[in-house]
Amino acid sequence: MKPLYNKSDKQSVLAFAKKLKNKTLREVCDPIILKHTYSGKGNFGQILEKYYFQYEPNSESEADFNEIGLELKSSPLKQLKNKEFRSKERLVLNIINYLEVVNQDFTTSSFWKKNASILLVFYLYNANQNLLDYIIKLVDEWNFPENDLEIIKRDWETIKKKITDGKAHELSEGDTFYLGACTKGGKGGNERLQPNNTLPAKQRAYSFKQGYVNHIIASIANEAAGAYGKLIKSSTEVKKKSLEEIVLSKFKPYYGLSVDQIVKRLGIKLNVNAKSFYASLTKAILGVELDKEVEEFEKAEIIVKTVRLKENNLPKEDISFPTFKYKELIEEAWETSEFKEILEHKFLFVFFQFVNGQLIFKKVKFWNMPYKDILQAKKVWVKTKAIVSSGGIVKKVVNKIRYTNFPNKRFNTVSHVRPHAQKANDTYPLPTKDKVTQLNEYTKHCFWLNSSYIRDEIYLK
DNA sequence: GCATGATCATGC
DNA sequence: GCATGATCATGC
Repeated sequence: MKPLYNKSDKQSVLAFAKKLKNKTLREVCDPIILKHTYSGKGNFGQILEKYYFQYEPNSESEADFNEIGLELKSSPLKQLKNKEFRSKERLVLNIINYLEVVNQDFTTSSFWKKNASILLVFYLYNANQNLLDYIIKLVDEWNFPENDLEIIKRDWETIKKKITDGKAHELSEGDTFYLGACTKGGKGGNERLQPNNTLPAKQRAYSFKQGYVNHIIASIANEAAGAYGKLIKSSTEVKKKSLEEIVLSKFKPYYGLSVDQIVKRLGIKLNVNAKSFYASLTKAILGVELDKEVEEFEKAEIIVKTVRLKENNLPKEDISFPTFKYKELIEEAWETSEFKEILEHKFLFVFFQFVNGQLIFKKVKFWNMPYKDILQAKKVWVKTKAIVSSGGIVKKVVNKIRYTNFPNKRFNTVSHVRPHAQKANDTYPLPTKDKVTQLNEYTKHCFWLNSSYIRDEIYLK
């Protein structure tokens, strides 16, 4: 067979790869593959390697096109109503070898050896289509921008340190900013040995957070970068300081000031009563224009939460998350549940406190939920799922008020379940009719973080 | 003064 | 119309 491309010539590989644009696997591959049935995750990539690039899929520690140091990765896209592309999920890279990583440094790491340069193939996912018919939309080589690489290096060091400390089983995507350690493989819980601890740890792989992949996509698709404001202005800054330190240094000059004083000092006009006031204030302090998103926060999928504390340090309110759909909740497994996914994000808490009736800016804090507390939150989730599954939501009805069996604040120190709806009749359908009320739909509820937990484990720590 | 159920207000 | 952050109302 005639050679399709020269695998030791990067330009040749890239040119051949780019022929994939706006094509499907069915169109570009030998018809013999149509005789096979392919399903499940990962097969798109395997078919691409085997039948388009015509080499055997491997799990080598070297890059796929190792002569030119190029790793091939394919990943699904979704399309927004405005036609822009977004990543359907995180981009999963090579598996972390816990036993080996402790002896590596970044430049000799398996992560860097394999992924320093990536040939990305993004296809448009469609749940109703055979994967052979997904349309390939974006194809390009990806090399890390200098400033991103500094953050990724620090992320890698964070992951390595946790493994070195014998805490591989406690790894969380919330530990890091752009580069995550996501679980990979096996519903039965693929586990591996870890150094410095006899406990096995779930298998994990390096991955780019979905938010980071979105920026890769925007960059490849040449979408206007205007909607984002950069926090990091110079590469010398990010070489000296972590993203965390850079953010803290911007906020610190305002600690102890009242909201009015901050607004005055910033020289901006903000409507104190507007719903977006705190988000705007945060952006103004960070030096990002109000109509733009903070690029680094989007890439790291940082969830910003503003908390107003009472004089006794207790937050005025608990913290809510998006409502859950009862029918979806009961189909979920904890490991891949929406709630766990949220809790494994990196958070930025912005604390204000009422002092003599005035709102004073106290501090900001980066935080992600410790492993032991994730286990506590799991108990709340498990109980909630069981209650919904059994049709046992309502405990009793008194004066038309429905009291529920959902886990309350006494049940758990971390989290509880409460309504989060516009009205009691703002509902989601139930999978099982409620035994007490015979209702087949119920007021929207969500998981909340307890205010006392915010105080003790986030604000005071 | 808090826990819990209920709901408001804004913005997209 | 709904998601989200914010807040209220009642009872103990």
